[in-house]
Amino acid sequence: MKLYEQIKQHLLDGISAGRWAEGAKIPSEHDLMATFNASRMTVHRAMRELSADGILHRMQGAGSFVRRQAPRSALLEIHDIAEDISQRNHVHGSIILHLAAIRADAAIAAELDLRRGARVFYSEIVHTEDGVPVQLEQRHVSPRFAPDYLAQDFSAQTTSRYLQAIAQPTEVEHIVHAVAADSRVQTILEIPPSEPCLQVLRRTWTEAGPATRSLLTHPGSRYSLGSRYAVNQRK
Amino acid sequence: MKLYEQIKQHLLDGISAGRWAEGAKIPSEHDLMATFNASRMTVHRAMRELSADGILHRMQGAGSFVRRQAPRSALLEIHDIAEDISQRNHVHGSIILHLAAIRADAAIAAELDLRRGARVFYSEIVHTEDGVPVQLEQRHVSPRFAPDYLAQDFSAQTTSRYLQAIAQPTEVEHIVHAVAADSRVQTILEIPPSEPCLQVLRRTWTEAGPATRSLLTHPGSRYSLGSRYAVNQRK
DNA sequence: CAGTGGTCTAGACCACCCA
DNA sequence: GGGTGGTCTAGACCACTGG
Repeated sequence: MKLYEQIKQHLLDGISAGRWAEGAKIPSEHDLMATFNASRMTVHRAMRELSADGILHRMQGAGSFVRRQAPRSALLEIHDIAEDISQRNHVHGSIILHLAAIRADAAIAAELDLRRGARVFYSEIVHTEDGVPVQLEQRHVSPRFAPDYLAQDFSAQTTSRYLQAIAQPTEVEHIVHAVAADSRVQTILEIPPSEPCLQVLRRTWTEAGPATRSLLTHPGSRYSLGSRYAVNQRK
Repeated sequence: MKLYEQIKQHLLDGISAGRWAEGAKIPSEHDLMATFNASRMTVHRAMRELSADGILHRMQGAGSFVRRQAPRSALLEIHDIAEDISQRNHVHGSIILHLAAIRADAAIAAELDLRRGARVFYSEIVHTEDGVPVQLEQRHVSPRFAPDYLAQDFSAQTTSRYLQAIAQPTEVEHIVHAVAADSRVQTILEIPPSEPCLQVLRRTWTEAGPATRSLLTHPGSRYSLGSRYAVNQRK
């Protein structure tokens, strides 16, 4: 087996055997060079890859530590489109079409566990990537969950980021559809009538009950969802 | 900016500017060493990271190429359709349109890590729910992974189930798109031209390398993907 | 200050692909 | 056989951390 893989495996084995607990400091590059009779570049590569995989946490001047693991088992992340876009080195923009309290209709009331006609916050925002619309975000938020929702400046901070900062949801649901856009959505997203859209319905709950219901509509030609995961990372 | 990041950015820029199309060969390590006045290790690191991110496809002895399609982040678990259907107490059926060895074209060869023109297994199956088409499954399978693929009876056992019985993949990738169906697919799925389709590209790997590449196309009106996830609290 | 990780160089040997 | 990538070495300089 390749030397850098042996080193990775040695560290992974040690972690799963409990020889190094979460947060513990693991041997330095210098130590591992001696243990494996390897050059520093080789040891460094092994540790850098483990760091990229989120297994280790490395700090210049301090050492390398076992990362306290977020549960990787279920492969579902809440993700903020602004971060996605800036990770691709593109420019994210928001156009706020709507931000107000409205009366819940029967469907929304049922989903958010409110009485029909109750106050519910509604926002409608178009997200652009390098100026091109990539997502229409239509979001209903329960006032119980985010009472100050209307007072936020969502051109400075995305709704996702704000809501996540309030409280982590305890439960998340995603449903993905392919749909045709109606004429209003076609106009907003600047797409022809023939273009299919990828629509994600995302609902979140906290312990206090339903929190948000978001309908995210994306032009099929400009957006896709993906996930990739390694089945047996840490074993 | 760090040198290896400059090199990565240079390649990413060139790809998004269309200077190197999908599948095109990009400069060799040797070329980039000269361009950036960098050592080979540094160039190599830049290209290795792009390869790990699925941007490049590298083949020893042949060169480095732009990978077709770039995965996005986040989301989603996907089940075997036959199980889904029978869990709903509906009747699952399969129509086998194709099951043969074909020659890999450049795109498939790159994805499955084969030489162009190499033998690769290809199957095309329509799945029906109570007689109505709900999925067109177009699957390429590496002979290295499943040498006896062609000898199976896939009307008795789904391809997914057979492949999973051989070996669990170590890595799985899903990419979800909304697309319009071409006329052949419209006919197969019995849908009108206006109906958008939900398309899932699923790729799997084992330790020995790429194993399968499946394109699953569903009528938007008859199929959606869903997932619900209870977030684990951090300990 | 000594220890540590981040980056980089200038070589090397090997396995592989393709003309 | 010439070009290409995969791995590895033995150095180097730097930035940062901690006692």
